[in-house]
Amino acid sequence: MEQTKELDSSRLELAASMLKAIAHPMRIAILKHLEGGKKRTVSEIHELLGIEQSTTSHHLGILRDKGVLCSQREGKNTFYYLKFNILSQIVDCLETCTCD
Amino acid sequence: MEQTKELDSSRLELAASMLKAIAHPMRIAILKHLEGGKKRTVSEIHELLGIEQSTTSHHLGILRDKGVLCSQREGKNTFYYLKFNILSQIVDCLETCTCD
DNA sequence: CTTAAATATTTATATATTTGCATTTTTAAA
DNA sequence: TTTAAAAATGCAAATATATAAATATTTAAG
Repeated sequence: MEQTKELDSSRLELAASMLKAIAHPMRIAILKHLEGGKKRTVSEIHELLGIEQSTTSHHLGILRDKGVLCSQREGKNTFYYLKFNILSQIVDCLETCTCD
Repeated sequence: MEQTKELDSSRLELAASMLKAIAHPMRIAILKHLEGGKKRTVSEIHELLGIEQSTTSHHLGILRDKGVLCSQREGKNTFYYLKFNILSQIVDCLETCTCD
């Protein structure tokens, strides 16, 4: 019995929760800064986006909890990065679909 | 001044609202049934998914209002279909990322 | 052991979403 | 013009989400 390629009920739930995590302007912007396997700290993203530190941490936490990002602590810093590089496709697709 | 390929603030809002529309188990399932340019009526989707007619219409309305689907009425039926076929990429990507 | 930088968590309020049921509207056919 | 099928809308209760401010935790350096 191999892994199905279809989206059954529980996989639909998981897929929706991942997508819901991404579906926020700030969090899409975060993903933009993590394309190509880049790893960034909370502070870097906090400065790049110009939003509160706690808000930044909160958004990153959501993305990690829902399986979109991974994190790895190094000293005082925590680096975040895409769990699946293929997720950039979603941002790319949105760029195409919001051209007009 | 040509159309930028980047996601500025208002395009981020638009992208997020499209993605939020998709980010629901039932609505992902709906998109699955519209891949490849297929057109389906409210009733067909209502039967395929086994959910209430009004709930089906509601979900389809959200997807249309947010620019994910288009609709076209033909007699008593309203056919819904993907506004951009490329949107299937998002569903495909989710299938890949929820394999494990 | 103290301090300060970097993250993370808690809390509270405001806002938004989901769902089914009932109702209404639209359209074709009798 | 009455009827029935198909679709859309209004409503209300339960649930979920966003945000910022305040607080807490973790870690390296002094």
